[in-house]
Amino acid sequence: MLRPVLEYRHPENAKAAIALQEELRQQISLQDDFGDVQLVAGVDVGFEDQGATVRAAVVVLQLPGLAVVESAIARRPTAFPYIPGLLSFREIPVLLDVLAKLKTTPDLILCDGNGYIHPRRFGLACHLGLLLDHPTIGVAKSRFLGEHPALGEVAGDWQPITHQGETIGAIVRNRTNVRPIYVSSGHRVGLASAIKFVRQCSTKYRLPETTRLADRLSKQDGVL
DNA sequence: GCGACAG
DNA sequence: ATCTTGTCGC
Repeated sequence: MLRPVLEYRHPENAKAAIALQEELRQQISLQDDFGDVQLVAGVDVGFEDQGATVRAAVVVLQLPGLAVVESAIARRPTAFPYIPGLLSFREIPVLLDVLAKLKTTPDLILCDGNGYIHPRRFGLACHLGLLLDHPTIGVAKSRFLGEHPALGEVAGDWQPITHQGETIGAIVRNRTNVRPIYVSSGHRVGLASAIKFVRQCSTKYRLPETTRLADRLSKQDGVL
């Protein structure tokens, strides 16, 4: 069971959303602050009815081994448009719904989207982690912000991503000769640990098993 | 003004 | 994110 310690506040418009991000970002911790990690959750969000419905899926895996412990799905009406930089206001509500359905309490959550890799350093993973006061990591499938040195081609290769003079995350090659993923801190997990956990949750695919299975669960409506 | 732009 | 089949490549 995972419940928010901070109530989710829904902004009326983009301007209010940005102001809220500026306020909440002050409370994010980029330091490791967790105990033994034995249960890792992966969450993913998708849409139905031409975008009118938001759907979230969560899969909890054991560490080590990545055995599936449990999973859940939730749906609700979409209440915020997609605006780059304001993604969390579109996905957080249904993510809180689905996480509340868990009977176990994962020690760490891997999100489908960025955390600290964000114009105001408050991406989806940061927002979710702060509301739950739980360790979170952001894992994005495509580039959003920042620059980085050339990346090697071997699985495990990575390079820091910087933006306005600050290291905000890392581009990680999770599989040899396959497109990289973008990893960043959400809340209570430092970048080095974030990369370590993402690698620990990965096997033979581009994405870590957590997000990969959550994505499959979401698209196949409950079938793993 | 122009181009970029997580999901 | 979603609309969509076969096809090139390891």
